[in-house]
Amino acid sequence: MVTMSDVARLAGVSVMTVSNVLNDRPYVKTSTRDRVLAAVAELGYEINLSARHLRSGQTGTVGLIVPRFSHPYFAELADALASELTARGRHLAVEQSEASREHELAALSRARLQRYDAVVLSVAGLEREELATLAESPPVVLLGEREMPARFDHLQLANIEGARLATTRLLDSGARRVAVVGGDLQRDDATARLRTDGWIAAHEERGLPVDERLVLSDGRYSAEEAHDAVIAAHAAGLDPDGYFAITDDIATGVLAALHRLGRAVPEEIGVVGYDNLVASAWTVPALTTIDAGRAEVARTIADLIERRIADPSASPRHLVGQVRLIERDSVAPLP
Amino acid sequence: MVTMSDVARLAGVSVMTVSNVLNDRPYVKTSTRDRVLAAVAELGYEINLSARHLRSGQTGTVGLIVPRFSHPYFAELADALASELTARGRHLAVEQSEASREHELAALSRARLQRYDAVVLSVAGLEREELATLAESPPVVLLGEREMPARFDHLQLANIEGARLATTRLLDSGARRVAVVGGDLQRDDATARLRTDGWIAAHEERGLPVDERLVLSDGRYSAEEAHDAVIAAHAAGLDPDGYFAITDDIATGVLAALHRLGRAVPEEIGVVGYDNLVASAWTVPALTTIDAGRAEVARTIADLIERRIADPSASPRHLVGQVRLIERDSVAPLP
DNA sequence: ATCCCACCTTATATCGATAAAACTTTGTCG
DNA sequence: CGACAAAGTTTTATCGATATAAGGTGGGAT
Repeated sequence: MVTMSDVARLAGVSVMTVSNVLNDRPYVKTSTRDRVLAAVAELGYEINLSARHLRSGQTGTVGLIVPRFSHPYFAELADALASELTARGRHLAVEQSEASREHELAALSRARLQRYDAVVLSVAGLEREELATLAESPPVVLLGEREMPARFDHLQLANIEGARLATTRLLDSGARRVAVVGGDLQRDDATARLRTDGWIAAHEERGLPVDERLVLSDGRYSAEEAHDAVIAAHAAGLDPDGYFAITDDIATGVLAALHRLGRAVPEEIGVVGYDNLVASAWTVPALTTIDAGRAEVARTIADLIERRIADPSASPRHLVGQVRLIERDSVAPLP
Repeated sequence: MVTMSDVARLAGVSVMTVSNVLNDRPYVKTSTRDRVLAAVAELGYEINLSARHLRSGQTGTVGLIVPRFSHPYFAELADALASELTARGRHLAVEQSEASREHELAALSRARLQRYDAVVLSVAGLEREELATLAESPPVVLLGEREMPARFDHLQLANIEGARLATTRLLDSGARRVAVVGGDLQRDDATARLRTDGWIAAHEERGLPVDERLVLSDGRYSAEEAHDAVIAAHAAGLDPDGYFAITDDIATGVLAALHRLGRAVPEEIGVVGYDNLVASAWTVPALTTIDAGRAEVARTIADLIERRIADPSASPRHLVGQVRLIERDSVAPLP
């Protein structure tokens, strides 16, 4: 491996001068600089980041920890965040936690954190108390629904509001038995629970009764399970006339099931999703859904990171993202 | 920050003994080990990976460089590879190259490579000649369609064969004007070109003529562009009666367009995709597609990595993945 | 001529760990 | 009981870079 001292020898200077050149520090004569750069080019030298990091404490990369790489919501978020960070001269590496406490803890151990200048954690498995005990040596930005310890920067999405919007849209187009697929009435702080709360709120706002049997596919999340739950609901005579799917992913399972049952969307039954994935513009029919402003979320996260790297003692911010309804073709027009 | 020497002091041993305990090396008395572990626990010590890496050259993590996080094919591949590596005691970090030469080169620079024990590169932008000049300090496994320098381990997918399978299925169900969406007749070594070659091969095998006007959406890849190309093809009177979409992603755009045109799938027009994404089971109708055995691909990559880490001088392997047709509902049954 | 200062360069110590070898203790066996 | 191997522990040197402070220039002011 070519090291700085090889470069220094070839250029006839000290390693420190090489370091000064490569880090654009002042007080290096132009002729010296040129000689060093020539030596760098000739030897094909590239810096050893571990050594630099050991000494300087800067890695230049930000870590993002998501439950699953293959969940399109997180994939699209990662994509957006990578663009934002690149624009700011940083770089993103993504890791997967498999939504488990253990993996999240492992990823957040100081050891792993050291690879990164900052870490963005999409909280899925960890409890608040466990988060509270974490070291915060590198800045950590949390992303998630739950209550989080106040000392972290935290970006929360407006889950209840989004779910309320989605459900209201279905009710206003005439649906009276709106199921919530992927809903959950048990857990306290999960995304599923909050979106279910929004579903309830919409009913209350319109003065309509809530039928808890319409909470389908408790606490589970895949398109497949959603598909099966819809088939089962119709078989059981529950006869929903509208579906609020708590994610777009789940909505694809719902659409597939309704297609299989021969129920026309949106004429007979309306469907609204949540996330506004890129793919949701190309479902059949195109999915009406809730958008949480991915690009803006990414920008906000990047800003939080910059701010905290610049001033580690800045007081933590707790932000809430905006949501809006994207109208497409899976719900009948308003009367 | 707590360092090894803090632990050593508290446990009343040398740092080397602490290192020995933490790395499970033999010849440490049980009582000593316990004392060290107690000190570790008491101080909340965690190892500094940069220091370890600087000295030992092992990071424990493998890097995967993909064109885009949000492309579901790569997301699912990352997911599968992460599982394989976890099972082998390693850990995966994913980076995005945006399919550009520059980003791929940057990601592959020795500096970045040093973060990883091995790197898996899904080649999109780099040319063969550029690859040839790369340092290979950490093992690099290439993933892609093109010809690759022989010195790298390389996993190639059977693109031509898969495309032939897909097209043949459409022809055998009676289609005579099968369009290839996302096809490409120009570039030499792109995925799109190889899959188009397979489309041609299927026609030749069945003794049917090829109409080059049925190559739609040249060299572009999004569902949106595919959607527009299908609409345009019908407007232009090209009247395809079958569609081979070179990715499942593109197939969703095709299905959406046909739905909008009011053409029944599969009764009037058949559609076959490529990739067998998880989501493709839930399109309307469910997509018939080509499976490239993601789990097996991931296992093969992981094996290549292990093998090369164990023996850096092992002779490089060039493997070709297997493909098979997954029958679902987007093509009419065979007559 | 002397001093000062800005500009440029280098010597030294250090970041936190591990490899290799040296050293000490314990155990076994004739 | 002494020799010698095995087990257990420590010493020393080092990975490749950067922070800090000290060491040289050369030119202008006094």
